[in-house]
Amino acid sequence: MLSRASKYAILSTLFLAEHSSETHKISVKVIAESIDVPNPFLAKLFQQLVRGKIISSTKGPNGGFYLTKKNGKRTVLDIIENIDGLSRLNECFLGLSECDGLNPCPVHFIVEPFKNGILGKFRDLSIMEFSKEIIAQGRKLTLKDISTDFEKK
Amino acid sequence: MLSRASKYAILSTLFLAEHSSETHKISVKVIAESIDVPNPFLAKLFQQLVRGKIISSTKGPNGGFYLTKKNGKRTVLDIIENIDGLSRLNECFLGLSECDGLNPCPVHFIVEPFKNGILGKFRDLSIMEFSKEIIAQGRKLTLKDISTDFEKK
DNA sequence: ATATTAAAGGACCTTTTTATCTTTTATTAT
DNA sequence: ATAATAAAAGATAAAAAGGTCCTTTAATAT
Repeated sequence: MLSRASKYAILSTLFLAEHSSETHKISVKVIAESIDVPNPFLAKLFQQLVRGKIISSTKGPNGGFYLTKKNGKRTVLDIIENIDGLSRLNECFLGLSECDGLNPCPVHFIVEPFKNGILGKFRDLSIMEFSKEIIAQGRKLTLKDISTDFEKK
Repeated sequence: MLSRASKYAILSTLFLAEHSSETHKISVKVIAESIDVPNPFLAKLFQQLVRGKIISSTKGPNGGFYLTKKNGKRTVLDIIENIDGLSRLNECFLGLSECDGLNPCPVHFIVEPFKNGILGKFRDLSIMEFSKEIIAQGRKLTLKDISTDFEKK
């Protein structure tokens, strides 16, 4: 359904939403280790997310990645679109090239409500709203215990 | 979520459920063309499905693939398990290696009901039951118009 | 100004998935 | 028995996904 790249991108963007700010940027290395994702692969993804204006970056000492207010208003669906494109998400569950309410595949009406549910969440909540919900509910972004050491300025 | 191989396997097994019998076997070629799937790739999948006793085959003139009564009692989940294995299906939507009710990822409670719904269908209905439901509801196995010529004995 | 830091960019490698081709084996109609 | 047929088996090939490495560019602390 989602590529691994998209999953990494979602988790790390949510991580930035939770832990970064314009005055506190975070390097790929720290994020990669925190959410347990391969460093150079994440670096490539971040380049693309920056080009897509989903996250922001600055080079040099104390540089790194972070979210601006504007970035925080983008959606999780924007992340998926930026990395995987939308076609992957809209694909028929059984791979039929035409599958809709009129010409449904065998599982169309089982799958559709789910798609609407999850896509709705991804489309209607901003990254910042999504992140707040996650924090409030104590959801996890990784199975690792995230050290908060790097948060100290 | 499912590999293309699994999707092909499901569609073509449902096709066999609908169109084949012990007295009317169908060749890979016909099935591949009917559901619009690459011929030699489907042949490989069928070898594996035969080894997994999900479908049956005989060689030689008038040979081909078909479902026995016993085959028809297997489930769609058996097909997926045979081709992809089950781990793929049980994976966390965001890729966390531990994600459950106690340690949920951000989308766990959105995704779980869906998984239960669709997996229930795949687990509880036999291939033959599933196929009958599909036929009754006029669902499609392909976007191509399936010619019924080859059905004439 | 300069050294240092961290991202950007580009080339490349590996693994997995998808797909093809050729030869062998089994079945059956004749 | 034999020729024809269709699956089984095995070896490869092509494409996509996942991942790494090295050089260049920009920012900043000193």
